[in-house]
Amino acid sequence: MNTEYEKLLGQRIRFLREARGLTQEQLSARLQLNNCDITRSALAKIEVGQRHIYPDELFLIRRLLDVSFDELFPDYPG
Amino acid sequence: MNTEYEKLLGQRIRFLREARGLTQEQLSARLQLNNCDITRSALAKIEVGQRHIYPDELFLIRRLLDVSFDELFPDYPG
DNA sequence: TATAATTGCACTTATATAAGTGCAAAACGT
DNA sequence: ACGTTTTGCACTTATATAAGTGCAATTATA
Repeated sequence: MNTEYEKLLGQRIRFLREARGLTQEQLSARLQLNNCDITRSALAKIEVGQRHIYPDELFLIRRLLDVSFDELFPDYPG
Repeated sequence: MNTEYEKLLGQRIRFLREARGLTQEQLSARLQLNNCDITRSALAKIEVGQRHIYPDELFLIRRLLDVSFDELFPDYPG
């Protein structure tokens, strides 16, 4: 079961992706070029918080979107 | 299946935990006080890379261990 | 060295999960 | 308004996963 926090993360990813003018298809393609098998379907789910995202994936996305930790990660609640 | 990167992450977690003189039991107890159900068993597995760690968990651990992103997260390879 | 504390691991089982697919809906551009 | 692109979602199924348990092994402490 997915958490609120991951939904927030998904929203940030989407926001940053769109800010760069990338479609889900395009970003997922770039991920796959980096040996990360996030398909368009998977990315869609991640963005709406319906699929877990793993550390590798998260940090690769951070790199591809070229953002700092602080920009990508909402503060952990509490 | 678990990745090399998550093994690295586990090692960092262990290192930082021990540096603070905490046992797996103690750290897992603190996690649970923060509504994170990582048992001793789960933490043991995370540290040796036999269980996935999710963003919530990762960032909570970061907070409990009181470290920066850079201290906790090895650079994503590549 | 004896005792206690801590951690690793193998095993099992119920459950969660990811992935794919196809289509509907929404957004976009002309 | 129309066609096109993009995204959401429901559904299915095979697979991965987490959790627990108990004990062995390792490490610490007296």
